Amino acid sequence: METFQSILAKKLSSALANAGLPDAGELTTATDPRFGDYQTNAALVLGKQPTENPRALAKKIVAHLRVDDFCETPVVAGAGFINFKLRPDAIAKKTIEVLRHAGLGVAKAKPKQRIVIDFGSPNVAKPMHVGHIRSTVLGDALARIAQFLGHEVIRDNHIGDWGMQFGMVIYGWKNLLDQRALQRNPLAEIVRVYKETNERATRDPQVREACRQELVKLQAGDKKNIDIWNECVAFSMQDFQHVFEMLDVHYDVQCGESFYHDRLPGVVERLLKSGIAEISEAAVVVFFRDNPELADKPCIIRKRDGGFNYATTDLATVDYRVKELKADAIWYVVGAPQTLHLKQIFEIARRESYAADLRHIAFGSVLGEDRKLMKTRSGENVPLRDLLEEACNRARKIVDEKNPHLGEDEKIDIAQKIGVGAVKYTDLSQYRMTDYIFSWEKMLSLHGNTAPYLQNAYVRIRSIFRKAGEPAPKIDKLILSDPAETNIAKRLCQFAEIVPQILNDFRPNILANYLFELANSFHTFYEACPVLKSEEPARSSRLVLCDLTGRVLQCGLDLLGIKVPEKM
RNA sequence: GCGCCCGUAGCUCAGCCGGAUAGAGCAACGGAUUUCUAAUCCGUAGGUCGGAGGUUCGAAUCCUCCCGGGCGCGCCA
Repeated sequence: METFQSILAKKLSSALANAGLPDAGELTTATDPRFGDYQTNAALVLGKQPTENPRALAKKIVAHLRVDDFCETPVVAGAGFINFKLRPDAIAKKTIEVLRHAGLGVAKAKPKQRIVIDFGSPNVAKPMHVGHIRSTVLGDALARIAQFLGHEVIRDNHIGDWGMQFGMVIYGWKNLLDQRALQRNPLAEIVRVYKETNERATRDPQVREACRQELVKLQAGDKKNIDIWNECVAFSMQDFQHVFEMLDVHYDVQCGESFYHDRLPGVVERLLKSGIAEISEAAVVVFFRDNPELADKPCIIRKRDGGFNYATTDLATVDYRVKELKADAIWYVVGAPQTLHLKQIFEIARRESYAADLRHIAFGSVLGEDRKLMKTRSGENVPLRDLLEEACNRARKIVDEKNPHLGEDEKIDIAQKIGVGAVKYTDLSQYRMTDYIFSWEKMLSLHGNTAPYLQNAYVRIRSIFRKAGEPAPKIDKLILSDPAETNIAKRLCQFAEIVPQILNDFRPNILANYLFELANSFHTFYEACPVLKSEEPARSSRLVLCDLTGRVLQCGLDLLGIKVPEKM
């Protein structure tokens, strides 16, 4: 489906061509409602090489614009902007078009890509904690959005189930394990054992050496160590699964670090053979001498002791995803501190001539009220499970307060949707690179740009239809008599303009902002325009507006991985 | 030392591939409720966009330098 913006952009291009001018400038939404609905700076851009002044150019362009079937006559304003104002009948017509379009007006992306998204990726023998929240929530939202736009998405949970830490885990398992504690809470006991071993190892070189030996045995396929490793992975997966269920996050494949274990020697061999890697100080290293940014930052792919590290695994991962999974693009939803590491990986991949589009989707940290990395009072990472449970408990208290007569099952369901939604929305409504301060009070607030506010708009809509006792009527024509109606109809048409933009720079926050504005417009409409009490044909028209608003809210929130309750 | 990210209202944040008088929310203040869920709406007030230069018709946005905060920089992941 064409949006107003895409139609106007085409009309502008042909007007420029007909006026004998090169294609230039942008067609954007108006910066201020006073200027209308859309604007272009084409004349200003063309006026840079001043043979004519921008205002005169703008007039010339306007003379060639044929937009009177859906716009008022374009106006030249300011230094040479051309402003467009939509005609109400065109808005009404377009809204009906959106209503009948399966994707709510959103066009499929071209070309369609197969995209592997690497996100979440918790480590075995460690519970998921706040540090995983951004990657998981952001990655899942981007996966949903890409899929909605028609891409083929493979969600890959690249779990950390191999590597150095297992030497310690196995040493601890063999020497420090409390069987009863293991039965009570397996993961907690594994974590305890790991931590204690880690402490001992830092003090005592003999313990460190013993851990290294355990690791060597594991990597050599020692039966006993493999069994222990398998058990640890299984226990950890239980914890991950629980958290993923709570978050409603589901993966298509789970190829963790261990999956690539036996491919690592091949990676090193290949890179040595091609001359991309070389031996330096007994390690195998890739240098980037011709790249100023990386010139003094070499990348080790095989350690002096013959062991491999995470760079090696990541290179094997690229190879697998491109060759076996046939990925056109790989998105790494990984925190900002790993920027350098991924730059190195991408650069090596480029030298190996992988064609896939590799993107690092970086993000900032979650901070506590003290502006430092969020920790528990005792200085530990906050387990994600606890955090989500607290979100639901807090939401539950508010539900009890506001709507005590609801049934128990219903309350549990609502509290889940509000609590988890609040946590996700906080993350997604902010620009990903910004560090944000975690605040229960703000995220669960009933006011302002929060998930509950958006959910409430949806609930109000559902309530209208419950009361009406009928679905939205089928009509061919909307009546937009009140400014609040026109406003919301325009917003509904914008959904299709917003969604594709998200992937330009991986910013779901622009969708969150849009949904907030939509909910805001709806609340204004709701106050100004009675629906059920109004006379026909306004009543049917308003019901349709409500219905479409509800569907856009639901769809938009679903793209963010947030659910909507029917009541709250 | 080198590199990356961030600095916008009292607070939390948008806006950043250059565009018109820099926007929201919270908190503050003033209004609206015989209701379709007030978990709401309407309004007022609040700014040297960290600082200084530069490019441009035009800079929060691009470039340089400085200040402040965070994070990384061969054998952890």
